[in-house]
Amino acid sequence: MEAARQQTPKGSQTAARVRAAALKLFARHGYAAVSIRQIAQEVGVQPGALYNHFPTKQDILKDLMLAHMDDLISSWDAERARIPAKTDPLDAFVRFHIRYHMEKRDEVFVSYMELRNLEPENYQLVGAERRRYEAILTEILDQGAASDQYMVEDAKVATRAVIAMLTGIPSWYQPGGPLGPREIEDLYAALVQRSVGNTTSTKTIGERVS
Amino acid sequence: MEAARQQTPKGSQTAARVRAAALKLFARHGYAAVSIRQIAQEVGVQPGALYNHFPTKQDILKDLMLAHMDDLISSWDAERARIPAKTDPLDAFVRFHIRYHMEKRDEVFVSYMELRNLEPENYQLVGAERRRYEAILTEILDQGAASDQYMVEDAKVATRAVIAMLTGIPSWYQPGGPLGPREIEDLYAALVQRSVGNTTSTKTIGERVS
DNA sequence: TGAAAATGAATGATCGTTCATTTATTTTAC
DNA sequence: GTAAAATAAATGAACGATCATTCATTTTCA
Repeated sequence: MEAARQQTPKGSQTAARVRAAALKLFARHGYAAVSIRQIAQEVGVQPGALYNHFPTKQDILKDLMLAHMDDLISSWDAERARIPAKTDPLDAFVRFHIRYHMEKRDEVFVSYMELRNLEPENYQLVGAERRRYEAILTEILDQGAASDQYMVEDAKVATRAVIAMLTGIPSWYQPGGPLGPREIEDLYAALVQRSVGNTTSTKTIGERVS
Repeated sequence: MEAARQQTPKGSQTAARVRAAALKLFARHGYAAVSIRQIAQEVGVQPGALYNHFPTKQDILKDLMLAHMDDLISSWDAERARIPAKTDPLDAFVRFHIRYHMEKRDEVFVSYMELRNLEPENYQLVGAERRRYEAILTEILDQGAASDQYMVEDAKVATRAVIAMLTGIPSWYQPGGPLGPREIEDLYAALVQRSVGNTTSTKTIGERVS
């Protein structure tokens, strides 16, 4: 099974390669601007062959978006199980979110740019997952507010504000730039902690040096 | 000008109606998913007629986006001329940005969703305007940091963070919701002020009541 | 009267999808 | 283990629909 892998593994894997090609093209040009023919060409196959793996173009988009949301949420579940008990949960969440969104640029980009190209039924499905993810942060903020650690007037509004702020990072970050991923993580983590007025922040940042 | 308005003002105004129709449709379905025929139908005219006013479909998009950026920047110029001298400039900017973006939903939405559908030349033009606008906030933050009013490690990063946070509002706000525009404005203004650690914030928000 | 605007029809290209057929691969039977 | 049967995947061509754009002609309006 492992020794003999032909130069062109005709057998299967095609569905996976379609997903990869579609993801790349959707991220670059947008769902509506990408044709089935372009995807097929990127895969190296005839257009009709795609229909052995996906019933419609819309299903490719749905698959990509649902897979991303599932992966995002289960990645957080795995991360949360790993973090020490005394860690500030907001800090952990923010850093996780940034790291994840910088790693999975294309998935993230497609998942929040192509919402309007989802048919109503699929829109519902993705929307539900999205709300599940946002609820994670809202709960963190609510608990922090309840224990007087954070100063949050409206946890739902703060959730959207923080997520919008963080999710915007990949739109301007580029690997060659002056700031590395870790520096960006630190800068945003500090911004968020201050925005919710964390009174027990471990790191005091930027003691003003005149 | 106000008394005689025919049922179908065939005369002119067509270019303006094309812009309005295209804006509405682009915002709803995306540039690539909207056809010239749909725009023409919305205007109530044959497809060919649009070409008396715009050379290509791309030019309609370019017009909309450049007009929006110009209007945004000149609206801020007008606003700035109006605000009292002792007003905190960051607070003024944030409130202006929120108000403007909630009013001009469609223009804003199109202008940051359709960037990738601009041909390179037009992308450059819009990108330049965008940087001009961001520079306004960066300068405010720089000056605040220089006078020790704000705590900002990196003004450019903070600019992007704040703008992403604010620009996300229209994507979840809907007029019938539990929060009015003014309340949202206040909540976000507070979030931003705390995020840059404003030490001289006029309003202290949400004294925790147990 | 003359210029601008709109029509209606047409252009060639490309769209998502289908389908009969061929080619690979896997399963079954001996 | 090998031949036959069943299944899966890919091809290549075609479907009707729709795309952005053009243009000769007619209508509208100053």
